[in-house]
Amino acid sequence: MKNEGVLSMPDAVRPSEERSTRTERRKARTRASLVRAGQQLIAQGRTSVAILEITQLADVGMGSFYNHFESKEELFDAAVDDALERHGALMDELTADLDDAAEAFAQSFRLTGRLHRAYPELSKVLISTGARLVTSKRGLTPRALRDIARGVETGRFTMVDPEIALVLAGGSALALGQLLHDHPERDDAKTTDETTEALLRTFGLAAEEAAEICSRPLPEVTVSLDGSAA
Amino acid sequence: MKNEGVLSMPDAVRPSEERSTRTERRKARTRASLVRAGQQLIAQGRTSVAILEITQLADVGMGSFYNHFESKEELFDAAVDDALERHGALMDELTADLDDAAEAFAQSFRLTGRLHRAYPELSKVLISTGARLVTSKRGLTPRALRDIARGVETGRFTMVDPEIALVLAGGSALALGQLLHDHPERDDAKTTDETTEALLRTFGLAAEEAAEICSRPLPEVTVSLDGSAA
DNA sequence: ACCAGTCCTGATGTTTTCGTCACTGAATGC
DNA sequence: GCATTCAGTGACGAAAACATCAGGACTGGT
Repeated sequence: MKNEGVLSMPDAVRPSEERSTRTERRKARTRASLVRAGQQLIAQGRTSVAILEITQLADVGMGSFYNHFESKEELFDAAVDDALERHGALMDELTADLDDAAEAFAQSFRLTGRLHRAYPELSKVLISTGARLVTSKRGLTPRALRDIARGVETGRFTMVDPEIALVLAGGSALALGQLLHDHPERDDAKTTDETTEALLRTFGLAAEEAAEICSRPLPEVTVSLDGSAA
Repeated sequence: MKNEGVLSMPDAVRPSEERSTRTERRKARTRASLVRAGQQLIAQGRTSVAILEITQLADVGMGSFYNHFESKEELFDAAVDDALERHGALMDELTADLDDAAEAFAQSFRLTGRLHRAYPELSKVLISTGARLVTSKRGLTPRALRDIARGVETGRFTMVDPEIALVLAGGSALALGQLLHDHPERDDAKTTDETTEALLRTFGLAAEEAAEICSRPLPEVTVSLDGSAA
């Protein structure tokens, strides 16, 4: 009888129903602090810390942890989920007005590449998801799959199997992030755009068109782990 | 004053010096049991178990753990390393006689794809490495990089940046494994070969040639986690 | 046959972590 | 106002995990 199915969109105020009492907001804030702390720890690769340390990092009382999660695993799952979903929603927002599936895909991929450098903490949380990113039903994956499928439908992509395309794209996005982290000297924009270009060609676009799409300007974006976006 | 710098090549007998006393072999066996247990646990995703449980799974005494490793992390690192190195060496062996870099790359990739189904435990250990696979200096990665570089040198691959090629290939290999695990109904050979084909095309091969290379027969292979290979 | 060296072993004391629970204070609704 | 509800809190007893160490087993050399 504590919290029911409110896990889906934890942090931000539910847009539809404005009914948010002060108590609910405080609860959400406490939860968000914990999720945030979980993300920091994941980014640092320190996922086997004591619960006490988590709550201290989140600056909440020890007991509060169990008001929201039953185990560390549950918290870390929620933390990854939150990051994935937030990133996915952001990409959605930034590519909503693009009619061309190829361009929508390219923009998302390129923006994600930039993000590895611009927001390393968020990026590391995404990377920590590992390969199961590509079979996840949440966050980025369904959106990428949708873009790819739309590209196939509209004849932009001539490659047949959307899931193989997703494997190529998702795996590359992951690996690209790792590469950029481990080689800070690399030009992230250039590397990302070249990778995107290669993917577009693989999906069936002509070389020149792929290059052209990847040279288009990108929207400015500001995100942070705590959810603000502009 | 226990063991000095003998960590580098733990398991197998040092090839150069044949001096392997019975005591050394016993030690190696104990260590191998622990590594093996570590791999099983990684494959099951249970990496936060008590050390006691690890030694029980390995069927060695509790104290033996500390004869070989200082922490769980060290064991798991060694376990991943072992799997990576073993896999890499196997691929090397099976593609040693191939002159064409494109074919060597394709064979390795296709064999790796088959392996995800044929040896799910080994595969899961590899996948657990995550994206840092592509920047690792051990195991598969340096070999793949070598094949790709050779392909570029010999003019088989016209794509310029070997590291971007590696990102595409490594990320895809990872994601492909995950896909095959999560969708048991998929034809692993077909899916793998299509992916390989797409990669070859991306690297600059003509479509027909890529298809032809990926339809060639593969060598039989038998591996197991404990190291036997035929 | 004996000795020295090395690894194996599990019982043990110590330390860490867990998860509960009774209490607190704020907020809500009557 | 006043009572009730609910999330927050941290101290505490219980449980688990740690890492050591003294003794045992096996080896290899003398």
